[in-house]
Amino acid sequence: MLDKAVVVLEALERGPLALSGLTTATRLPRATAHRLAAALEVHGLVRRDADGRFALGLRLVGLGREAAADLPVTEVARPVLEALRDETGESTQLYVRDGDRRVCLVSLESPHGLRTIVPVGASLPLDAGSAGRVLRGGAPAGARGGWVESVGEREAGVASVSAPVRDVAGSLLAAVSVSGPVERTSRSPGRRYGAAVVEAAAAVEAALGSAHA
Amino acid sequence: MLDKAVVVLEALERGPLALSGLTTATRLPRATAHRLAAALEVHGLVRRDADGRFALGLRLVGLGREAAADLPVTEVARPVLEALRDETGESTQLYVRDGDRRVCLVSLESPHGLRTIVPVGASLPLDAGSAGRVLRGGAPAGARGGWVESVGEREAGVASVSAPVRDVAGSLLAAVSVSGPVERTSRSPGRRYGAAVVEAAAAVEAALGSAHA
DNA sequence: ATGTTAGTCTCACATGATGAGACACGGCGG
DNA sequence: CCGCCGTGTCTCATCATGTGAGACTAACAT
Repeated sequence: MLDKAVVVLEALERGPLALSGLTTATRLPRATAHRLAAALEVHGLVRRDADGRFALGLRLVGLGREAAADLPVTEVARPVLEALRDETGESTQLYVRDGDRRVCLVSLESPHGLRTIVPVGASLPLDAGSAGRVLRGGAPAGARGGWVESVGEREAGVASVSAPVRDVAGSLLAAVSVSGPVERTSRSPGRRYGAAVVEAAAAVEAALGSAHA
Repeated sequence: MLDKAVVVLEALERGPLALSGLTTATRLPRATAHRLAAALEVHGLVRRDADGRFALGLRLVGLGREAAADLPVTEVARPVLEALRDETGESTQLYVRDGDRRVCLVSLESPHGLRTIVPVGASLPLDAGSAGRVLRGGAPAGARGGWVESVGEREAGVASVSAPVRDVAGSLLAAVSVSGPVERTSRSPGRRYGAAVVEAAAAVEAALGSAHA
């Protein structure tokens, strides 16, 4: 049943659906889809919107918040990424590794009209993008000033620079990223933002270190 | 099974747990708790942290984000609440009604050392607090300049002012709130912040109206 | 060595998930 | 008006699978 409940949640993740849409999206029989949605509704994981459609329940907001909050780096990194966004004028993100994916835990957007947008909670591959490479452990401590850059790897026209955040024992915790359109970042974003990103990662590390004191 | 899976998620919402802790928190037999956590782990709703404990899975971050995003008022209200926080110097929140509760969808904190903190996703009663009263429909359009205040109702020492956000058809969508310690807000917070809160609610409404155009 | 605790797996049995189909309702077309 | 179709909700016989006691493994303490 849990498997099917998750299928329902994933269908609703794309947007609210009436029962017939849910039936189509999940490939479940109407009665099964209805019953699962109703069962999820009892628990607040699904709700009925004003049009009577099924939608993801607001209980998930709190659960998602607590999931992110279990990683102390999330809140510690937020003000640092805000400053980095303001300093660079580009969008900034914090990623952590989740199995063979990376998940975005903090995402702050550039004020420019043209900007990169990564939703909080987005799950992205590790094999593309600078943050993916960082989180795979591909950032040798000394090489290239401690940052990794990518241009058009995960998405055409998007460049990024990332640096690792490590804990006091040296374990890789997260990646701090700046990303933006190639038009502004240039094809060598590392030259432009690398030092700032590394500095931000160090600030996160420092804040984490003091949070443990 | 779904009921029990939710019990597991709720147990982990309080923080990561080893299996024995999960067994205690859920009152489920060890094997059942283990199997449920493992099943949830397959779906990313639970993860194993660095210490091998079960924790809420990062998949929930994205689900929570999408749940909130299904309500357009959430993103529309964010910049307005940022400005309101900066203008008042107090914490600001956006609440929506969820059944017989209210859920906080946006929560921005005052820069003061002493501030109110409401977690995003927090589910609170409707029968206490200014936002609760607003969302119960207890804010007559003309009365008291369109705002509702409360002092120490939900939490001792905390005062708040809230105003309703309505859609173009006049239906109640959300409540905008300013809250802070009585020491700063005074026992008549409405006198101090009411106009700003109502103005913010109107700005949200205007932004919603233009988002539909 | 023995006992305890933590995590994981097995399996007989009971429970409840399942889905085809029934039912109710509303809207539309002939 | 009636019939049809689509939507949402409920029923119930069937059987798939969830359940938990207990077994097994590993690590740690005495």
